[in-house]
Amino acid sequence: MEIVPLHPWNLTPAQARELQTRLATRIQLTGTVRNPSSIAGIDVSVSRSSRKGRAAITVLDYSSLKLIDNAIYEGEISFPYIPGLLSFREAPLIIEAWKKLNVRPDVIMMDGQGIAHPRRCGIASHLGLMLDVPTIGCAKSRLIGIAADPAKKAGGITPLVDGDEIIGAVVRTKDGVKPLYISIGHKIAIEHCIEIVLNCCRGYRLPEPVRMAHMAAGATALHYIK
DNA sequence: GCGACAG
DNA sequence: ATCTTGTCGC
Repeated sequence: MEIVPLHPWNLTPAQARELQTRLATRIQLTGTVRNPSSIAGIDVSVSRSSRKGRAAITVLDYSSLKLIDNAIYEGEISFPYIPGLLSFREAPLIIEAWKKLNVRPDVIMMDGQGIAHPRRCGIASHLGLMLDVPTIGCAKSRLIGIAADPAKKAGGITPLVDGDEIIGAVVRTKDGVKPLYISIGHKIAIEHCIEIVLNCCRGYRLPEPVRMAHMAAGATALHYIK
């Protein structure tokens, strides 16, 4: 699959932050995905040594949520984990996996924040710009923002606020479990993000696209093998 | 100075 | 992210 070469990756943390501030101005906060036929899930696992990583992209048929394509890329991790700069650590591997993909998904669900980020440019937004595909930020925990605890039942929603801005939503995807932090990645409105996320849940906390990508990335795989 | 902090 | 078994709760 094609990518948009926006910038080099060998940046210092300070340069990376400046870049995010510039990229944020290009992010589109509205949009709808018309009758999506496919949806992708993306996740990255990192070895304990923090040296090697594996990016996984799964593409599912939107109506049946069955896998129709996937790509894996393993490589060296060269950037440290710094809150707010996750894309500079994981995106390079994801880009390589994207090149190996055969089916171009109509929308992408990324494990991480979209605009619910200090500079409004989390990894889901960053990828949306580079892949030029609508993206949804689907994080398992909070980076920034304040929100009330949503209803305990699946479907409970609460706005995620930062100052006077609504940067996302806290969504309960399954009864009684810890909610997910959903935010706009690129080219899609928050209401639509929430609708798609809930539509992709099948009894687990994680929506099928990211759940499958998480498994494909190999995270905690040894636990299942045994 | 202190605490928070996606994965 | 990763280290890791049993265990508390719906």
